[in-house]
Amino acid sequence: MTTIKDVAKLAGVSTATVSRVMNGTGYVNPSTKKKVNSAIKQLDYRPNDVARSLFKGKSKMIALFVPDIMNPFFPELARAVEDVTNHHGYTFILCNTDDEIEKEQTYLNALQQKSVDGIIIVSSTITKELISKIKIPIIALDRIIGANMSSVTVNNREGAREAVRYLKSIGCQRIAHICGPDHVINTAERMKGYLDEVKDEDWFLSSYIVSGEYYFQTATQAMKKLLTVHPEIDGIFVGNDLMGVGVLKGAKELGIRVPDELSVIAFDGIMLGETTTPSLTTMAQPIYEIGARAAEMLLEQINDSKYQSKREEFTVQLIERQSTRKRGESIDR
Amino acid sequence: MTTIKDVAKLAGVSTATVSRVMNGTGYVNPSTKKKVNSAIKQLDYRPNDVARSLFKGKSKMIALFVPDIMNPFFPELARAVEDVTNHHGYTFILCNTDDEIEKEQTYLNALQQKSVDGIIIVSSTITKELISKIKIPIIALDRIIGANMSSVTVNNREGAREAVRYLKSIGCQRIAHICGPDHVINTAERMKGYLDEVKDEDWFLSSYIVSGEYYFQTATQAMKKLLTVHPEIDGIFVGNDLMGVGVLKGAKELGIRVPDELSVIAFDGIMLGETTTPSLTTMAQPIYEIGARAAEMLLEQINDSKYQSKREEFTVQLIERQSTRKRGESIDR
DNA sequence: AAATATTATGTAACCCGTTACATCTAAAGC
DNA sequence: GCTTTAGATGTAACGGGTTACATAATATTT
Repeated sequence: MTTIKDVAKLAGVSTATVSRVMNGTGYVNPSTKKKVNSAIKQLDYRPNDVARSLFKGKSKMIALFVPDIMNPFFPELARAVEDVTNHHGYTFILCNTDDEIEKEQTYLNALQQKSVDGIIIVSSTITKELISKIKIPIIALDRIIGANMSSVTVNNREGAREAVRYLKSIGCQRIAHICGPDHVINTAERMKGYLDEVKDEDWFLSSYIVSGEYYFQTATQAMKKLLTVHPEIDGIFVGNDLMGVGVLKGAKELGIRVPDELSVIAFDGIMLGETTTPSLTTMAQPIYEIGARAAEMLLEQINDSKYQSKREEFTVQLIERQSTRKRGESIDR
Repeated sequence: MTTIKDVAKLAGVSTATVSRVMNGTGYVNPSTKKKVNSAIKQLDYRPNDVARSLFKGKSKMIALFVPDIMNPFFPELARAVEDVTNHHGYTFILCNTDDEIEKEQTYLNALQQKSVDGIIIVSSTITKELISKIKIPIIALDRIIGANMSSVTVNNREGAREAVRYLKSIGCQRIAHICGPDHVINTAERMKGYLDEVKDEDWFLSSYIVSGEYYFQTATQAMKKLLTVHPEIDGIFVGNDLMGVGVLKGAKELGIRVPDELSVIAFDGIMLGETTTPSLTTMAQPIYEIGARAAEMLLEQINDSKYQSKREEFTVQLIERQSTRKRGESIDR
């Protein structure tokens, strides 16, 4: 490995001068600069980032915590974060936490020891206490963690309300909800939105809410059980798209026609929902945008010493596809 | 940040002794060890990995290059690599290359400057020349790059043959192929396998091969055009699952019943293929396993100075789902 | 008891950049 | 012509670990 010393020797200057040329700092005579640059080129010299990091205490690396990259919601988020940070010269570290606090703890320690410059966290388990010990800039993504920590989220509750109102608007009379697992904060928010719209309906039953645990298969099972017990259900608001396609599968297996007999609307707007037939109507999050925005906020926080934490909330948007009846179409039973 | 000096001072020893205790190297008196460990605990000291890396020239980080993590084939691969390497104390860096050689070049430089210990590469564009300049251990995954570079792949050609033979065995008379983009090596291999089985059939036409570019929508379009021109086609071998579900979508849109009128088999075995109705019959790669194996091989190569490069090929496995007729069932037209 | 081996610990160089500080030259100001 | 200032460059400390080498204290061998 060629070092700055080799360059200095070849150019006939000190390492300090080479460093100045590379970083564009301090005074350097144009002719000297030329000599140094040609030496750099000649040796194909590239500075050792580790040495730099050691001195600066910064590594030009950022990390993203996700529960599991195999969950189809996260790749797009990861891509967005990587794009933005890579564009600014940062290296992107991915950590699958499985929402286990021990893993999160371990990752936090490791990253801190590596002088990682910032972390974006999607987590339902991590606590403010765990994070408060860390001096690294952190942004909460998709879920709010602490009171004074920056976050980028979507209006889950209002989005859920909108979804349910949409089902009503196309004529659904009995609307059920397949929710996510308890420990995920979104689950509660989306359920609240659902309840906002249905709790005062005379037909509403608490047994209209069942959990699909954010899994495809679990959602299929839950849906089948639900529709067997409550065949009167003609609309389902599903907590996320992955479960949404699970519900579509369940409907097929039960011989229930979607959207003629049952309308299904989900939440997230991942690509998966476009691949099924019928395709899945959904409340789409601007996934790439929120990931990119979180990355930008993190970079701001890294570079601005007087950065003030902030919360940004994006809005979800209805995408009408084929799993819901069209407004005004007659009900076909 | 507490440093090794703080620990040394508190324990009343030199930094060398602290280092010995931490690393379990050299001689240390048990009572001294106890003092040092208690000082470490008392100060909640964690060594600075950057300083370590600088001295050792190793960073305990590995990287994975994928074209695009949003392609549903890669998250599982990434997860496997992260699991294995994380288990061995490595930090996982993810790089989306978009199969652009400039990006790959940039990443390679950046990673080298960061003393990354090893790289796993999925790429159709990268060249041996580009890599040969790098002294970092590298494993090619899913695709072979250079002659003397370790790789983990699957038997694409034989798997493709098997897929086509399966279509024949269930009674398909006219079998088409929707292939991937030219520049991807797998495309050629899988096409060869297809040709091995059909090129001598009297019904075979070169127009039975069309490209879906590994995109969902492109595959849908390609399939619709194909079946419009060649309505006699009753079986399609599709280059990957993502395009496979695109084909299923296209069939629905054309009103072609799958599997009654058309049998579809794809390649990959990603979860997406389970979510559709009908679910997708496929030649499944052991995705997690090949990712994990590549990671293990990389670690071997990192730790074993006399490591010999090797190639390992996994076999794909037929998963019969609903998009193909069952053997022996009558053809229903 | 002397010679040798083993255990224990410290000193300082090293990894490779960055930058504060010192030094020196040449141009500008008076 | 002398002082001041800007421009140019070098020296060396620093960041925080690791380890070769030196030294010292015990333990073992003969």
